Amino acid sequence: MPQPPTPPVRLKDIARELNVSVMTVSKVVRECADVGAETRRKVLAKIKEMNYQPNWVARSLAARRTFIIGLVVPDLIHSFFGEIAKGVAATIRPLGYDVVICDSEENGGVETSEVERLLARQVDGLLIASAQPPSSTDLFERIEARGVPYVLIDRRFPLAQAPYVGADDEEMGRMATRHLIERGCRRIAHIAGPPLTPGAGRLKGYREALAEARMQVPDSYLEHAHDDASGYEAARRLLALDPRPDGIFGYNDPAASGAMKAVLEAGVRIPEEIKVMGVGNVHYSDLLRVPLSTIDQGAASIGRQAAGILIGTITAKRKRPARTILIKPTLIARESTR
Amino acid sequence: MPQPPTPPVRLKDIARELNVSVMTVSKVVRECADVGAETRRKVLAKIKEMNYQPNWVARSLAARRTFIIGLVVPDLIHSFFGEIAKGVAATIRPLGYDVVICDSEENGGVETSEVERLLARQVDGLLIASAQPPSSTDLFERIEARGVPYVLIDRRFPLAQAPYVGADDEEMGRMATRHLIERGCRRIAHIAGPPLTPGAGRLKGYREALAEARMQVPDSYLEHAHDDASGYEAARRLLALDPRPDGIFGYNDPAASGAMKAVLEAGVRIPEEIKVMGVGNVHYSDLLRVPLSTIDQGAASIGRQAAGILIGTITAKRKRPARTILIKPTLIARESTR
DNA sequence: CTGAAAGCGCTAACAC
DNA sequence: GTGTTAGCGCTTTCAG
Repeated sequence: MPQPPTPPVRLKDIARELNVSVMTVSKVVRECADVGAETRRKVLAKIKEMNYQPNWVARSLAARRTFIIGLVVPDLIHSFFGEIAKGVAATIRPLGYDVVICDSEENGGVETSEVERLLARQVDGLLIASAQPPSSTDLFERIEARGVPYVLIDRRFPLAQAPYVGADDEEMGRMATRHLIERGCRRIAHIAGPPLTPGAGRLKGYREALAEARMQVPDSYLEHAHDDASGYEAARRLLALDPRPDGIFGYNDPAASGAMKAVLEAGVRIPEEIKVMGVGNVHYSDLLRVPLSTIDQGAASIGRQAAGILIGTITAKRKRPARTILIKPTLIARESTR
Repeated sequence: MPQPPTPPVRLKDIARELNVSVMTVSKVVRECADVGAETRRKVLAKIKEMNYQPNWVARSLAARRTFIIGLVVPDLIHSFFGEIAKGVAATIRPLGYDVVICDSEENGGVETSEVERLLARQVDGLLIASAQPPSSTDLFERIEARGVPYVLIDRRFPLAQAPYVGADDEEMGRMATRHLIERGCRRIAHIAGPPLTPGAGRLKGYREALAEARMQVPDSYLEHAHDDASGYEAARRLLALDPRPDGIFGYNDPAASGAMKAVLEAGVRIPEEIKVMGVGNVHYSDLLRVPLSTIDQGAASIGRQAAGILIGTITAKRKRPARTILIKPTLIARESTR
């Protein structure tokens, strides 16, 4: 399939065939109201007959809008971001927009260059789960200087002048910890995440729930991990402690899953001797060695709401206040905390 | 952030500042060889000073190439397709291309409209894991009529005139079944996938391996499923059989994981009484109740190779023969077949 | 090596 | 209702 056997049909071709102006055809295509019924009918027929497809590149250049919005995520393999992407697409497609998705590989530099490219492609707006260092402002300033609306998701950057949509991390931390307490745990350890807002929020919620129950735990009960392998290692260290924790709250499901693996490997029973909680409700949680109790973040909902706000900002004439939306989490109790 | 405080810099602005023609600046930007060293230096300096960013929409319209390739997958949440996407992006980014990813939701109609949109956006090429019915040709004919190069991945469509890159499904079916046989299974059941080439190929490989070992199994040993829930149901039916299978080969990891859940729930031990195999090596396979033996499909490699072929076709002057590339699978033996 | 001319295919704004 | 006039910002082609 080298060259198009037949070059694509243009507005001009339709117009010539019908002896009308290009503008008239253009208006019909865009469903403008000011076209005669009869003319419209003929044009529509011809369009179908010649199988005309608008050229969006030309349209974008002339209209100075591309109807493309960029979505930047740190890792496409995480189903969390896949779900967000689906929520975004489902919201904007009916409105005539397309998404282009970029993977920053959890790297601020890569992310910056991805964003530059999207900007060069003239996207109408940006949705970013940013991999920038927590107090950075550079990238956001550049986007703002270009005047392109953007919405931050999953990770908060208080210094950025943008709306934010994400899970309520503190609440999730509280819910998870309270749940373990209710189930009888007295020595609750936490495997915290990387130093980004989701990890920090969940840690804060964990501490609040402990304080509210008047529980003290040794510093050694706080570990760190970012995936299943490091969660496994973290749990091994926790298991060596004396007294050993009787509850582990992992900042996400992979970390909690890795922790469970270490616990079971050590011959310790879940949930009898140690109860475990995660966050994220990844779809395989129910299939694990011991089905994992977790908290659903409402990923698709994050995508939908963020997209909605972005489109609102794009469409709005005037500047809007930068809202912060926290999605309400849902606890899902399974075997690991029975 | 409503309007750009300062309108974007254009080639024309740079040219005016320097008293050179727009063409000269354009050539410097595109790294054409025919520009004087001194001129180039000055232009480059000005570009940096004014922070010029090329407008890709205008560039695409004039050059009649967008440097965008479209990737259409049936489900973004599957990490398999996430990995493919990463492989694709990693290959084409350095060459100046961007990917736009679409999710067809396993629906041929949605896929067709996604492809139409991508075509309207003037993508330079398409990568498709197609959700069309197996013997359909309509969509492919339309793409071919437009003269846009495309490569099929994961699912084969013999009637389409396009290169194909995917896992070697028959080989995976043989490998999985042989592995179960080697581990001592004598009554091997198969939970087959939907009637698409991956499922059909694995089923064929399963049958070949059985035949080669002179094994006969009752028809009731063949079940169907597409995910963990249906895999669970399928396994429940298998467990009710007499004689009961002593090995189950699930066409993918979710189906196999669901099957394991049913088996364990019935109080049957894995691997002692029933051994289980999957395909896909999803990253959580190691965390399941019983770590799942599986076969790695080399998803990232599929993405890389498909992208490489596509770029080759785009760049090539003449038509190339439509190659078929099968990625070599790797067996990963874990607890479930010990 | 440099630049002028001529669009790419479409749309905004305003006349008729 | 319809069509005209001007581009959008860049690249192609080809003459200097």
